[in-house]
Amino acid sequence: MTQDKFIGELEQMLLLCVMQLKEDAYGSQIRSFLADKAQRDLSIGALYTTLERLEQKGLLIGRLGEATAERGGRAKKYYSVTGEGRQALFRSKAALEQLWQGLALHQAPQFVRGGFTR
Amino acid sequence: MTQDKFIGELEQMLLLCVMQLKEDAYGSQIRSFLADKAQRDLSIGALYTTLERLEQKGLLIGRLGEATAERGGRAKKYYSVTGEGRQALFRSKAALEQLWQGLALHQAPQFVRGGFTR
DNA sequence: TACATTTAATCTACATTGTAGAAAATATAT
DNA sequence: ATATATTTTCTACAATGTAGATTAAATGTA
Repeated sequence: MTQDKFIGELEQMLLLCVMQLKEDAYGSQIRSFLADKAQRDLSIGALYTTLERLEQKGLLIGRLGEATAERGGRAKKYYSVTGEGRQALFRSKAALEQLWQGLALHQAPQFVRGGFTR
Repeated sequence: MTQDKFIGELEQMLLLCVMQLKEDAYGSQIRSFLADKAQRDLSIGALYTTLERLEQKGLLIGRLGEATAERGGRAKKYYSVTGEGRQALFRSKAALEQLWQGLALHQAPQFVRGGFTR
């Protein structure tokens, strides 16, 4: 029953985007960041739905921006990753790295100890 | 519409397990390998269902083992990753790596240029 | 031959995650 | 008031994740 619980691929990515964007993590920024860095283009709906779920699971926390912004439109909702979110992220990363172990011969050369290898 | 198409987290993992197990990639082996390396325990059903889907998508190819094995029980079904499967795997890896870029301060020290840093 | 035993895969069903398009909410500008 | 701009929420459905029970197929044994 997959005891601890893994998060989905997109969830991981959104969590990472939020982390990277720091003080500027809200809807459209997150969406562009993801498209830009990972070539993954989401619809608005897909984006917010996932963000919402991450919040409900406690991996993300959102707060509304100040109502009086010098521009038209609705208030932005800024997100930040919770400690639990960070943990989930690291767990996923570690698991994947374990599985890649030894297979990564085809990537950029890496420094090992004493020199570089492929 | 996420143009190219990403594969799921578990799908990635199973693809990796098959790659690692080489000539010995079949059901129970894959299952143990995954549990062992990634601490992810799947039910038999969950495992085969996903394997089957990967095969249908052409990311994995399966062939039945010789009927006459010196043991009881049904024939094993051996899997191997297709070129398309490998590609999908690399794409996912690259995307995730891009998103992690710069955040990995908390992992093992890395060689940068001129020395090691955290 | 019939039946138990062993090993492994398939079936069936449902929960969670991924995805999109349209609608609603809110603020500013005219 | 009404148009316009900006961003989030709603509604629905497809794909992926997950489990438990069942079936298949081979060997061992009475």
